[in-house]
Amino acid sequence: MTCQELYLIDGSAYIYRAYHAIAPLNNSRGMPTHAVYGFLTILRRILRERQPECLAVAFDTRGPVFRHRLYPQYKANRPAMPDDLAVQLPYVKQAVQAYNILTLEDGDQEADDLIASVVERFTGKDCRVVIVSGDKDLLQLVSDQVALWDPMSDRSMDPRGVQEKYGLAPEQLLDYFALTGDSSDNVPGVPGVGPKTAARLINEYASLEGLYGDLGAMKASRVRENLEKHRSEAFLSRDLIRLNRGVTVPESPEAYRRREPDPEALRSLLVELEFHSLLKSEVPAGKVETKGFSLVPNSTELAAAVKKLAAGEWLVVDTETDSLDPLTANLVGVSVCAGTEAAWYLPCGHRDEKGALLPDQLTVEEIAAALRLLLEDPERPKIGHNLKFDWTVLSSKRNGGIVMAGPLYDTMIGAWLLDPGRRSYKLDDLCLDLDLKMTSFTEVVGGDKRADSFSRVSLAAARDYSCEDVYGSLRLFLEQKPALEKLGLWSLFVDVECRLVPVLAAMERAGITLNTGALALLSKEFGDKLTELEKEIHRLAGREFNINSTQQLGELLFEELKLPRGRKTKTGYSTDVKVLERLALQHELPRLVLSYRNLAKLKSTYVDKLSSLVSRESGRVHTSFNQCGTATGRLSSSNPNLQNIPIRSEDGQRIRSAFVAAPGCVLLAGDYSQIDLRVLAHYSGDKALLQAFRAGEDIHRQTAAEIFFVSPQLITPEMRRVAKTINFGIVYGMSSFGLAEQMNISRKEAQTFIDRYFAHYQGIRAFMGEIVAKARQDGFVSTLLGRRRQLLDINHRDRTRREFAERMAINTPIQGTAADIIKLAMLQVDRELRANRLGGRMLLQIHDELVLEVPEAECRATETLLRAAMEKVVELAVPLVVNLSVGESLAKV
DNA sequence: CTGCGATCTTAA
DNA sequence: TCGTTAAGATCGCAGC
Repeated sequence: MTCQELYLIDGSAYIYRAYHAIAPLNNSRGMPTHAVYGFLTILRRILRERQPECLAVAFDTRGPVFRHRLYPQYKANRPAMPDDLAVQLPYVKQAVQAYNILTLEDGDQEADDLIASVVERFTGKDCRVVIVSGDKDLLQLVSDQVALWDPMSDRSMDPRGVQEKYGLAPEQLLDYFALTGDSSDNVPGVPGVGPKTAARLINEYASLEGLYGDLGAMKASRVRENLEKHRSEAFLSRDLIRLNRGVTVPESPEAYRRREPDPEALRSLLVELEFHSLLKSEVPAGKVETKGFSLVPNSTELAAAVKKLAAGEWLVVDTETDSLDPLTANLVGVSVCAGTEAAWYLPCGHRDEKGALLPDQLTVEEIAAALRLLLEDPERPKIGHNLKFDWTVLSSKRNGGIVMAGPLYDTMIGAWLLDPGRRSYKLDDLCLDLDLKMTSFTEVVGGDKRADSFSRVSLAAARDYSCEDVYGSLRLFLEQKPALEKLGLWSLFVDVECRLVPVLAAMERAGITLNTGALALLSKEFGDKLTELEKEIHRLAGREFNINSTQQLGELLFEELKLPRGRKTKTGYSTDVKVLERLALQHELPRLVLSYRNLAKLKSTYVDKLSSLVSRESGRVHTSFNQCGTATGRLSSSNPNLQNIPIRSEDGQRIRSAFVAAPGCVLLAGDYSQIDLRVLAHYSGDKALLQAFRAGEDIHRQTAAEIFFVSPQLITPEMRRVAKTINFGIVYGMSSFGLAEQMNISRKEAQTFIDRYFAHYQGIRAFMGEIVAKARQDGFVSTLLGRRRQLLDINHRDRTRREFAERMAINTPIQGTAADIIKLAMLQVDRELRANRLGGRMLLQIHDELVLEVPEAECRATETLLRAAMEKVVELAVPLVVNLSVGESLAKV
């Protein structure tokens, strides 16, 4: 057995480079991990790009080596290894072992010596060696069979490369470096002899011996003087730089041969380091064992399964449908389990290509009858992933009309509370962290892109796929429960977030009526105006171009029309509102572009999109409220987003007018007045802010009085506007730069306002300092109900990243607490509407506002209820104040 | 054709 | 470098 190509990796060098090249990163227990991450990135790259047949990684020893005995000052100029790097070393070595790669280490040698010794063993044996390093000391090993490759710069060195770079053969480099020395290793060399001189000397005299043998003949010069004076340093330097080729290293090529990684070792390491993406790509997760999964083809077996399920402590459920829209979806099957040993799939809607039902299935009625008692049992907890979907599907009359009750444990929400910054909360992705590889939906439907593709999946495949989901969800739950309890998140999870699931499901189902006739008129009107604007803009430009393209617009404005350019963006000129508004003062075209953009946005995003989303069945639009869409705890809304319907402009109001109450009803809106600032008052305990809210003052007017030094009666609308901007900016951690930018004032003026603001609200400044300090210590911030958000960058050495995390530390507790409060209010409103048998229902939540649709006759009663529920839901250091409004459309509320 | 980043705008 | 949290339209490029 031979080895044709051997890769020798200079491990220690790449640990250092990774440490310095990569931004600090910690796992959730605060252990620094970035050097390991960077090292693994490089290692994986070597494995992927070069696919080495044989390889080894060499590490330095941490103690002194033989060179220190030769020369105590060797590497004495090196600062000690930083602590946050030292703790990562064992993990790097563990990783190399997990990859089953040979590790070379020796208590008295450096990595370079080990590499040199392996090279010595294997050259002349028909083996090509590639040394993976960026260190020039290793160039002395380069030969016809030995190359040096640095994957970071992707540069290779062979003897020709050495010749080009140094003008010398690789064998001569040792003597060359003996003269130049190496400042990074504190190797002295000969003073006054730099690269140029050294190369000339070695070329002329071939070696140190040659040089010193002939020194007497050299004509007198500063160089000669130095050479004479530092003779011993020159030879010492050579001894220091010369790599030791005699270390004992494994001789058999077999020891170096690449083997498959050890998946268990790699997995536990990557889990500990929390390298989730690597975990996914490097460790083939185990397939879920499917032997406990059964199909339930008839009512006899259904009864048997239900009996077993009923004995369980909880019920895990997942529905399969023919649509992603739960409001219109038909049930295709249901999977259920009560433990990790067994799961059942209850098929009811699988069809062949012609649309005929397959045999050996249940009917929807049979499933509903069998599961109703379990699912509606208020004592039996239900576990599932994204239960809002299943809740909505099952509650449809067409699917049995089951109203799931009892404590809900939604593992999507659990995962979100544990890590609200995660990108994906998909079941498959979460399960990968548990080493569970799920069959993907695409796999199971075999590329069928039709919306109802699942109904054509075979029963056996559907069984495995669907049972996997309940199994995976249960496994997740079993992991999450202790974690949530440990972090004090359990009550928030069960009593708030999961209880909100049916409330949100009901809001989505309710939808809101749109006056489509009015929207059609608006569409026509906006369309006509856009056509006119487009013509006029092209006329002014002197040519046609795509107004929607910022790139083309930038070229026109700043290159052809030579208008003064403002900010730059990554890819060109900025053409945003601020820039165009400034240009509008001196040119007609940018002004028209602003109008064009405005109308185009309203037309495409709101008027046309909304009309297309009106349900045929209900005549209303049904948004989706995403419960896991934000890192702060807010909800988000999509398809359509009903949380950003225009409100400020007149055209925006016209769009709002199209959102109307059902016949016989009115829309009732309750919005929290200044909830963010009230939360800030509560947390900061700032005397002035507390006083202002307790006295029921207009906070922006009050603030204006303080920063302009005038009495509140004399505040002009303009002054109030300035104060309002500052009040909002404070909550976001805005700087003088940001304020100046926003308000078109100088930075100095902005700073004056901020200084006066903090002089008056001293408690706010103190609060901001404290919350950032606490975040630095804990690595996370939390809200009133204990919701947490990790801030990994809070101690980052890159200022931009650190300051961004600091602003999150200030904003998240405020925004998140406001979200906590309105969620509690929603639960309260929902409970009380039921308890009082009122016909009103919640339709929308817009962060600090709830919109209800209420029968006209119940308006007054519901107003009272809504105000009380929202204002009394928590007690803060300042009163919560709710403004109510009633109208037939969203424009009026 | 699809996916993705960048830019811009809407809301709280 | 400089203001938090979202969703969505559109452009334009990269990769299939």
